[in-house]
Amino acid sequence: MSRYLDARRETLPAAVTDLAEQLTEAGYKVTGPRLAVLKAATAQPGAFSVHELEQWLIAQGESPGTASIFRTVRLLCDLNLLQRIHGLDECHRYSLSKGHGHHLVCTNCGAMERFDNCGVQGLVQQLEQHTGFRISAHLIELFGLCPRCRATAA
Amino acid sequence: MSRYLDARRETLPAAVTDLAEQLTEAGYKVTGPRLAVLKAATAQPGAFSVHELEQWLIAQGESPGTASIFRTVRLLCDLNLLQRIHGLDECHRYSLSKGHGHHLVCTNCGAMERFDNCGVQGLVQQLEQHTGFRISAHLIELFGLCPRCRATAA
DNA sequence: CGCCAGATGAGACAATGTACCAGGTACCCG
DNA sequence: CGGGTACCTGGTACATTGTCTCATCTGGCG
Repeated sequence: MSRYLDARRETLPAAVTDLAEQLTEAGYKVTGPRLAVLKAATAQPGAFSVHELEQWLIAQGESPGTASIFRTVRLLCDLNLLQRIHGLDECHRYSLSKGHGHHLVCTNCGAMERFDNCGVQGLVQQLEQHTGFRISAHLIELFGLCPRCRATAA
Repeated sequence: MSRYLDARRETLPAAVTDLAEQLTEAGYKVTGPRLAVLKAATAQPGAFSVHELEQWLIAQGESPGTASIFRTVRLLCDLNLLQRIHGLDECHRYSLSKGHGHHLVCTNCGAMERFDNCGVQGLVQQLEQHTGFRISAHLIELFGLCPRCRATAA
């Protein structure tokens, strides 16, 4: 438990206090800058870049330094509270994560769908037999047009 | 055809002249710096970063500027003669490409296997139905230990 | 409440890549 | 085969995305 967190629990969205508690459980302190980053992350509509996070925080008038934002984002990634998303051109956006998951990203507007069952097990087994590799991780992202962008494009 | 290329065709590996001809066909000039980058790329054992390319060229005593190397690499990517490979941490390595392909990369030594049949069609269809997205591209990379690294690790 | 390990933040630095522009050169064409 | 020109070059400055250092501060614990 964190006294700092308890003192402002009432003023924070549940999503933020939830994440903050996981920080405490992992042995990290709950601090102003970290709460600010959590607030910013939960406030983003979809996946976000660190730059977007910083702009949002500046707009709120409570941006900690760039270094602190990057540090916090990295920490959250290490704890699997954030997930890195890779793009075809633009690498490294981030999204709040709930375990293993992949993303289907609209190349036009950035809308994002998560999917968990990536159906890659068959491929993995087949390749392990074929190549002798022991496969331990995979990176799968899909890209296309979301229904709305398809409609406006037509 | 390129006079410049023809003049030094004898002194170049076939892989380089082959790529250079594809530059010509696409309407680009064959120049010294571009040939140097092609030589460097074909000389790499596996996937490479732009930095590694530049180090190799410097070691050969014929490095064009960093800007030219990046420009050439980007051009080759645009022409699908090079393929960008995405990693979990380190993004953006490059490899000579032959069409659509994915990679199985050793997280320990960087060894790489290409595979073409990624068996993702079923997943794509299923997700298109489910989400209404029109899926046009995908990013799939697998990571693990190659046979040699598994042996030395054991 | 006071101590202190851990967190902060300003700024330097690093890696990767793009923009600009004066000067150079491969290629087309006659 | 040589000239004109569109394209290419390379050096430098700059942009983006991070990381590192270090003096200072603060949340958590006793």
